[in-house]
Amino acid sequence: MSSRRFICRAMTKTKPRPLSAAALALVARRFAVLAEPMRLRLIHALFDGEKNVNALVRLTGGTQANVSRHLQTLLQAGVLARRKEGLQVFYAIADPSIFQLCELVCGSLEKQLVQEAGVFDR
Amino acid sequence: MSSRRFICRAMTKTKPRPLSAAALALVARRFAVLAEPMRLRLIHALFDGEKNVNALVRLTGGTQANVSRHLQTLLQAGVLARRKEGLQVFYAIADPSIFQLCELVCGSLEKQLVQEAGVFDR
DNA sequence: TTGATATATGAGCATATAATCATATAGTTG
DNA sequence: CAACTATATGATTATATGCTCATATATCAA
Repeated sequence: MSSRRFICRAMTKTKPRPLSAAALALVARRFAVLAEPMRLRLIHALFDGEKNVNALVRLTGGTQANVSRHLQTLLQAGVLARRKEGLQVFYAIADPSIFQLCELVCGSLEKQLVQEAGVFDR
Repeated sequence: MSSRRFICRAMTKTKPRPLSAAALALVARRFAVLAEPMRLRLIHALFDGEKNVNALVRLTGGTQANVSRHLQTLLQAGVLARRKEGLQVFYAIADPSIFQLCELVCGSLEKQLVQEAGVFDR
């Protein structure tokens, strides 16, 4: 069976019955993972392909410890994949829906900002 | 000019330069707003049209104070719209991208869960 | 083995935010 | 006006989470 169909029917198709707390927690968690600027920075840095931790530290300007922590969070959430090669560890985007998510959110933000800016037009 | 194009180009098209902290904060904030189970419950309850606060309190099983707080958060983020009619206040989904966001996240979660479950298949 | 490098993690502190209680505000009715 | 209803909000507490420092682990090279 398809858990997507299950969750999505629960989200969109049925009468608003109390949604399973577990399903809600899963969805909320997915959003929470994307709700940190440093994690967005890391995702952004990986848009053009896998990189090792040191490269990500340089690109994001964060400390090694902090970058490593956020990478674990993204890894555990299934957003990133991990590949070890000798001393180095390479991370890459594992969930392609991330790209569309960013598109959607950016598009929605644009509309909102343009509309808010329009308050001052005449 | 289009801030969407601006943000999205920054997210996807250019070399991973340090992204504007302001842009990152905006995107992160948008995700954070969707990262609470009770807010997801409220959004879910509004999928089939606007409802007043009392109805939302009943549907979600939350307290009046807590529901009201979360509604303010969603309102301020531009996710919901507010319409006052006499004593009652009606909330509705203002940002249609919410529907697609939920679809995307649910779809991505499904793939992940199915894949994890598959670990035990042979 | 020793030393060097890359990455991960335990512990502590600081901050953000969710839930709750009590109360405030606004609109309606008598 | 007073009483009532619907919604919002100040203040407090509890919890979660981000950041930092120091240190641990793993791999490689000499």
